[in-house]
Amino acid sequence: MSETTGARERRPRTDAQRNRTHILDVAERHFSEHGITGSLDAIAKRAGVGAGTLYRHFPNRDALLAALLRARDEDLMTRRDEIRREEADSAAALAQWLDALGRWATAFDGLPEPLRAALTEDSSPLALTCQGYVTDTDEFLRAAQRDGGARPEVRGRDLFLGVLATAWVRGAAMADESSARALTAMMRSGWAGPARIARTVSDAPHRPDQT
Amino acid sequence: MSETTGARERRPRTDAQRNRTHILDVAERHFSEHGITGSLDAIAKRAGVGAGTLYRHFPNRDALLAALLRARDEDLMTRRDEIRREEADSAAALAQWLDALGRWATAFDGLPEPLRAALTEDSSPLALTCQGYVTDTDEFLRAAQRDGGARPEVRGRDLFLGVLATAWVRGAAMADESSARALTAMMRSGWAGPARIARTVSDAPHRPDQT
Amino acid sequence: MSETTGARERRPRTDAQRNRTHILDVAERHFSEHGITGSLDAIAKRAGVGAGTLYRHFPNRDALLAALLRARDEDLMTRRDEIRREEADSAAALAQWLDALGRWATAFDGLPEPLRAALTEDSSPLALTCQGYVTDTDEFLRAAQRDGGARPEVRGRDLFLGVLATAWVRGAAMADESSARALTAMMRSGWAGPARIARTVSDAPHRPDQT
Amino acid sequence: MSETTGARERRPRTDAQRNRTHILDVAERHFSEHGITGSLDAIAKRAGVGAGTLYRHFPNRDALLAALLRARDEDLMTRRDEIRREEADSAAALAQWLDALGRWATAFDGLPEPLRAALTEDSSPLALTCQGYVTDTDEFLRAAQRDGGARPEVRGRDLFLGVLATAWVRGAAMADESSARALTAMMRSGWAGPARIARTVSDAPHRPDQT
DNA sequence: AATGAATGAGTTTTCATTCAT
DNA sequence: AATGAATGAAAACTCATTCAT
Repeated sequence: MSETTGARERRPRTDAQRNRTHILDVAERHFSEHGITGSLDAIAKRAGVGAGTLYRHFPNRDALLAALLRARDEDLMTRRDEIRREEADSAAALAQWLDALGRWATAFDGLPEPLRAALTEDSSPLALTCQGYVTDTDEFLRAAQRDGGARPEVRGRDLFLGVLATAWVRGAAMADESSARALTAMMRSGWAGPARIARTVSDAPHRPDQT
Repeated sequence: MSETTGARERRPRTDAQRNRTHILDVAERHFSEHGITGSLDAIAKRAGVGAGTLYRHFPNRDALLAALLRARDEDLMTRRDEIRREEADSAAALAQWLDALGRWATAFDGLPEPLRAALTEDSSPLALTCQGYVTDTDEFLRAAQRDGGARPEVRGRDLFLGVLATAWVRGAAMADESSARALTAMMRSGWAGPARIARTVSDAPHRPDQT
Repeated sequence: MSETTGARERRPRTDAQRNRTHILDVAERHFSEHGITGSLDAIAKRAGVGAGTLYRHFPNRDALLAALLRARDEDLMTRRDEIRREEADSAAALAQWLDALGRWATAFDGLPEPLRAALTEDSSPLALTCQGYVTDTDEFLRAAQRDGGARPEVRGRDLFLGVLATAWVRGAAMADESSARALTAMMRSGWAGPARIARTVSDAPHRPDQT
Repeated sequence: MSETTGARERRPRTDAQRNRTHILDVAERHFSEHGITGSLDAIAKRAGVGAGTLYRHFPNRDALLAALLRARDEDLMTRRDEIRREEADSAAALAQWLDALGRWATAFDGLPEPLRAALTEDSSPLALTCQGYVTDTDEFLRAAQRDGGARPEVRGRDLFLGVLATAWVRGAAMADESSARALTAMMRSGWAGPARIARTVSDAPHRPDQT
């Protein structure tokens, strides 16, 4: 991205840019229609470029995916700012943000998988994207916690993963929508409100409470 | 032709059974090491049998998977009965059952995926298995609901999917254990306690489009 | 699988015969529906017998085929005798016989192939069957030739192969029926009538390379 | 390889072309030796290229076959023009054309089968090839019909199928050459000569005289 | 006689990625 | 920069036939 200033010749840059954009357009359509596991070759062909060209721009599937998501980043950021501006209730704001994230993670069939992987692999081009949203989530979360609208033991990362998991349950073609909603509701009960007292299995008999 | 009962009637079967068992052993190991997407041919080779033999016993990956899970079924059933016997608190019993299910669904890397798919496909050999556990979950759930330990609007299927989703988050090698625990806890807050109409995002007045 | 009921011990011969007949029935149906290239295993399964049983009775596909055709042999022989009895005109008799043969060779999709192979291989169980019909054809042919109704240079084998070729053209599901009829008509012009004088390509003096 | 004519403008193409040609050479040899049902993988291996390379050039067996035949197309067209030029007798010309076609259809063992299939399937790469030759046959045929050297009821398609059928009879290694010749001769009697409504078996209630 | 398990080579096809031009 | 050819390992599944029981 950073401009290498120079600009000695004129078209190479323009041409490449045009190609890049076109590939992204085609990939967006292709992934939307066939899920993210479709063949990259098919995308190159559909875009009318050689496979090499595609790989020059996006060295692997995750890179392509990351670029596509980056294109949606703007929307998500707009939405984030909108929520911040318009939602005074910090807990409601967090809920709305998670909702927006959920829609983002459902953009393509199969998307949650590489996103989750990116969260732990960290070498993926998707990792950065995810980290950014985890941070955003953390911000919303902290605000809600400050206001007593979210439990203190919850972490942004957990919520982000929860959103991914819900998107994963929805699966292809929004199957199991009702279960996804139920999960969302359950999760909300889990982070909303003051510190819980519920005894979890792993804590066994009487958990110490972390007021 | 069956009953010659009496004497040593089943030699051919013994051989096949031995093979079957051996294949299962090998598959168990292979799936544990390489995840469930590993090549079936590789398993056959590793088991020292022809590919045809494997396919005779297990016509496809799901069938093999189902057989492997069936081997664990006994454990799970034992655990279920144990919980029933020993845990008087129905909500705690449900929690423990979900915990056991969670461990079951984490047996192999990638397992949650076909399990979720089976839940909606219904033609898979895994479908039956899943349905059984959904039913078990429903039983635990109903008991808890009767006792006021679980909210009435929750369904067994939702909990089962929640467990799968949590197992999915854990991913390979228990990668995100802490987040998985957090999710489990959140989910518990969601189903535990008396009825309460959780305010979901969609109730928020200003966001019309996400019913 | 059907009823193997009865007392198991005493009827080796009867039992085997029953099996054989049943396999033939099933094979007939199977070949009729799926063509002769279908898997023999499938037939065994459909007949409810082990693959070994099928192979004991019919060591290979051609043997099974030959047995099936033998079952139809009776019909064909009846037809032959009928023609002999009822058709005074020897040329017309030959035509009718070829017609009957044509229907016989169209019994199963793909049948002409092994029949032709059998004609040259001679080790096939089908060879005998074919030879028999070639002989029959020869008889009809000689009669016609004696009466001047068929050209002297034609051989029964040629006519038999011509019938097979026509059946082959018809192919699956009687496709290209009109062409098959056209071929039959052309062939008839070829054998009917007195010795021809037509100069054939191969007689042509100027074309040296196509002997 | 060979002609580096003019400026060496097409390197990438040259490479591919070389490969393509080489694959065709090998396929030609392989099909000649093992019939057209031989394994494509084996051809790739024998050509020293990856299976993918073969499939890039020829997506399926029919495409490969079509390419091989196209290589022979030139010869056939040359022969066609030669016949047109040199054979004044239109019926003899047709006969010679059918003869040439017959040799073309005998190029590989098993070739007639896909050719016949292509005639009715029409989606195969072979279909075009066949259609072209049917058209050519029609032209020769019409000329002969105009001159009274061929019967008016015959169609080019029938003759083409007749040629295929004859090639089919010949089978592997020109097995039944004499019968194939006999068939050819019979067919010729069928199309040659002036119009005559051939009486087919089914029409013949009691055939009059053959004196 | 019957069974049906085992064999294992064999076929088609796909794809991510590299690399020569 | 772009191209698109080449790679070649995989993967899934089939089937005729044999053979131990």
